[in-house]
Amino acid sequence: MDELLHSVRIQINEKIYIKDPESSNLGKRIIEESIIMIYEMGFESFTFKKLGKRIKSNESSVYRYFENKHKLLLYLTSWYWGWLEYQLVFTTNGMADPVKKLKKTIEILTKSTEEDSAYSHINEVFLNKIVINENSKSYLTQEVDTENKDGYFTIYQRLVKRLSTMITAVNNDFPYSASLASTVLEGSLHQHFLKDHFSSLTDCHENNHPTPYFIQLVFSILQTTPKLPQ
Amino acid sequence: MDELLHSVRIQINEKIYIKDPESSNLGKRIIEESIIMIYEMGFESFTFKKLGKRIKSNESSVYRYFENKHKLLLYLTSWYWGWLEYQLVFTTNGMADPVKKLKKTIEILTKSTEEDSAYSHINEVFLNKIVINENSKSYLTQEVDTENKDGYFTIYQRLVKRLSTMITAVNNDFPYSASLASTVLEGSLHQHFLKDHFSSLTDCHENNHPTPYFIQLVFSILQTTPKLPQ
DNA sequence: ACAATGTAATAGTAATACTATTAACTTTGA
DNA sequence: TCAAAGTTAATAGTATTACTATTACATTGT
Repeated sequence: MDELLHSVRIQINEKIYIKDPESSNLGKRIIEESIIMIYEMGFESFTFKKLGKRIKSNESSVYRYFENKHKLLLYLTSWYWGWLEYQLVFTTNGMADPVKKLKKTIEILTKSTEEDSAYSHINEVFLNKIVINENSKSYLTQEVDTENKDGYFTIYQRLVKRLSTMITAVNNDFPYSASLASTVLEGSLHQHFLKDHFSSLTDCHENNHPTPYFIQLVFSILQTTPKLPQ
Repeated sequence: MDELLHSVRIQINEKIYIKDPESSNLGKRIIEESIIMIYEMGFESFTFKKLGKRIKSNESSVYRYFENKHKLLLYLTSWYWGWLEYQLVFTTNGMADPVKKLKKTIEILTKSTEEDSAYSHINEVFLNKIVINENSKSYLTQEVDTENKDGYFTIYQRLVKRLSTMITAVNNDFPYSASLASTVLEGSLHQHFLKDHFSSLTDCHENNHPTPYFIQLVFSILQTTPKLPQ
C-alpha cells in the first residue's frame, strides 16, 4: 500500500463499542487476538472467556470494550469495509475514464486480500476470511432494523453506493445500479466461500479469482439489452 | 400448483434427522410450529424448549427427532430447496427452447413464494422468509466440510447444477456457468433481504421483484463479450 | 394378552453470555 | 508531594441455553 495511507485511521461508529479499542494497549490486543481466534475457530465457538485467557486478561475486561460478541463482529466487519473503502477511494481518485475506474473498482472489491503493514495489530488476510465466513451473520438478525437506524452499517452502505454511482457513470440509463452493486459485493464474498468449500458450485479456484467473472458480468449488462422470447 | 405435484414427497437426507418428522403426527407439528416460530422470532431466539411448550409437548420429545436446532434448520432449508426443485423440474420439463426454459427457470427461482396447499403442515411463505434470513447460517459454520461430505447440502447443489446446465445449454462457450448459477440463487435471496431491510441498496421493491433484474443479468452476459480497456 | 416399539416427562449437566462488585493502578491538581 | 478522582482490571458470581440420561407411559401387531 501507498505511504500516504499509513496514518489513516479507520473511523468506526462510536455506538458499536463502549471504549475505543484503539485507545489502549489492551484494546488493540483485543482486536488483534480476536481476529486470529475467530479466524481459527469460527464466530460460534469464539467466546470472550477464551479471548480473555488468550490476551492474558479476563472476560470482564473485554466487556469494558464491547457490549457483546456481536458488537465486536460489527466492529471488525466495519473496519474491514472502511479499510477497503480507503483503498478504493485512494486508488481510483484521479481516474477520469469511468470505464477504467469501474474496472479498477471491481478489481479492488473482488480480489483476494493481501497483508497491509500500516495496521500492525490487524491481520487483514485473516480478517478477510472472517468477513467471507461471518459477514452475513452481522446483519441477518432480529435487531437489523434498529441497528441499521443506529448507523451500524453505514460504511458498508457507503461502499455499495460508491460502486452504484460508478456503474451509473458508465451507463446512466441502467435501472439496476444499486442491485448490481450489492450483487457484486455480496456475490464476491460468496464466490470466495464456494471456492473454499463447494468447488463444484463455482468456476473460481486457486488460479482463477472471481475478478474476471464479475468484470464480465458488470460490463455485459451495462453494454447490452438482451433479446428475450415473449 | 398442478394436481400431479400433490402427492410428491420431498426426500431429505436421512442423516439430517434422528426420526423422520413426516412419520408421526408430533413430527409434523414440530415442522409446522418451528417454521412459524423461527419466522416470528428468528433462529437465534428460537429454542427447543420454547418449541416444546408451543407444541404442548416438551424439549426432549423434539430431541427424539433432531439432534440439535442446527439440524432442524438444515431440514427446513433442504425441504425448501427440494420443493423449489420439484416446481422447477415439473414446470420446465417439456420445454424445448433453451432460452425460454432458462427464462422460466429464473422466474421460478427468483419470484416471491406463494402458498402451496399440497403440504398442509408447511407454510411455504414463512419458510421462504426463513430461507432468506437464515439459509447462509446453515453452511457458514466450522462443520461445513464434514456436513457437506455427509451430503447435507445435496439438494441445494443439485439445484445450482440444474441452473448451471441450463445456462450452458443457452451458451456452450460461457466459462462461468456454475458461478453465474450460484450468483443468481444466492443473489436472489440477498435482493429479497435488502428489499425488506436495506432498501437503498437495491432497486427491487414491492412492485418490482428481483426477477427482471436477474433475467437481464443472465441473458446479457450470455449474449455479449464486453469491450474493456487494457 | 403382551412384548415390542414408539412417545413423553422428569430432572438433571455443562457451557455460555453477561453482570455486580471490588481491587489496583494512573492521573491530576493544589 | 500526595491524596482525591478517574480509569482499568480482576474476582466471583447469575441466568439462560443447549443438550442428555433415565424412567414412565401409550400404542400396535401378532
